[in-house]
Amino acid sequence: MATSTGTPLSEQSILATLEDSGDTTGATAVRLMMAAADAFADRGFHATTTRDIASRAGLSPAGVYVHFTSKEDLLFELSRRGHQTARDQLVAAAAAADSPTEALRSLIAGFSRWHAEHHQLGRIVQYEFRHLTPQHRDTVLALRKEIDAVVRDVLVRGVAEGEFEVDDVPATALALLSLAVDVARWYSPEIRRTPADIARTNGELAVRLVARR
Amino acid sequence: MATSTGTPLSEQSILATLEDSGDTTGATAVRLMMAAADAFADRGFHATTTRDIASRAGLSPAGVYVHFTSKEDLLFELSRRGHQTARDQLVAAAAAADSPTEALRSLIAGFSRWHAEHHQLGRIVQYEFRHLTPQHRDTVLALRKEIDAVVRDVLVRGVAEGEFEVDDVPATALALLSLAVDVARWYSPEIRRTPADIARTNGELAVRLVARR
DNA sequence: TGTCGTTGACTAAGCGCTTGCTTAGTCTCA
DNA sequence: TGAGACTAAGCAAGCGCTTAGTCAACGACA
Repeated sequence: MATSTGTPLSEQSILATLEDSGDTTGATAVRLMMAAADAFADRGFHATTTRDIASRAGLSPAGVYVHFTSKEDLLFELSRRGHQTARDQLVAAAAAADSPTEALRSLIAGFSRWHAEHHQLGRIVQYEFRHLTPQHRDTVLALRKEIDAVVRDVLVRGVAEGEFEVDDVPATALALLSLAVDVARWYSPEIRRTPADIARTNGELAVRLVARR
Repeated sequence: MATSTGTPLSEQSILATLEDSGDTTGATAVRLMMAAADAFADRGFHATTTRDIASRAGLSPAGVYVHFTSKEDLLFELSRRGHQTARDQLVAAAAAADSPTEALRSLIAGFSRWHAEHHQLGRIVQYEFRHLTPQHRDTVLALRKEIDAVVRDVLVRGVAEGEFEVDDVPATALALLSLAVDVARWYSPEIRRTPADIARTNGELAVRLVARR
């Protein structure tokens, strides 16, 4: 995760996320997505101008439209790829654990860590959602439901195997996701706690929230 | 809380919040704030036009500037009053309880309920914060620190009196606030759970998170 | 090998429209 | 008579996006 080049960590991780989305995407398109992610996270979708995105990517204003059909199309690509990598990571964490308790700990730790390391993308994904077109919203909503289902599944398994004590599974799943998602709202690279710290404490808190006593 | 008039509940509660902020504010200014709250919550600060706010309040575009110096000034008034009523409610809840456990339960339940009932104002307060001027941001940040302090105090008292078991007080306070604040993100009046349901389950989860076992 | 024709990435210029806010003036009521 | 609430009209600036055209890269073919 450390880097010996001059590239900032935030760019590194966004780059990795955007490149490893299972799409073949040109280098300029990736540069545009990184520029847009920076700008959207910083100022919000509507406060960001296409001229700003273009100049951050070293292009003229019209250059954006060679690679994306609209500003909203850029937002959608960021949202889709962000959700996909977050989901993939959750599924992998759930599959690797050998007990519901360990699965939940690893799930919430990983999701919290993702929202710290990718807090820019996380904010875009959560707060700019409403600016997507209805069709694009539907696509993203489907990905969100998959994420929800992973957490619920672990809770149901934990209850069945006697490890968890849960009154209301959907409500508890939502609370657990709140814990992790909200990290993107308050995290900043300047704070005392590292993404790894946050992952550890949130994973522990998650287990406390449902463990039989 | 129930109403026999045609006024929707959301307007009622926003109205009450905006009117009871300890300021003397004219009826037209309150109408403008309600219109702005609706619009900002719905589309975001930058996607909302002053013409939209004015027409929702039944005024011409220029009518806004009789009562507020700018669009940002309207956002600031909403943020300030929103934070103030949220803080006042927290302080009252903490003072009324007679044990740290009950204080925490009532704190998180009340804060969760507030973020459900005032989810519009809650979203504005959380997601439009960055669009405030630096000075206005400072004013609001001071209010946030007060809110943080109330939660930390209860945790410290609970640990001292042997009721709570907490590794990291600031981190746990943040997690507890995440639980409540994030309600504004996902709550909608159409969902199954009522604000009272959410308050009850979140209060219970909060206690679980810190209770000695 | 040389030179076409094509394609894709990109830019300079700018169009039509909307934005936040101002100005000059009207109306109401104490 | 004068102060405050409000409007009609509009200004300067900035917006998303398009148009028309440049330029380098490249395969096809005489």
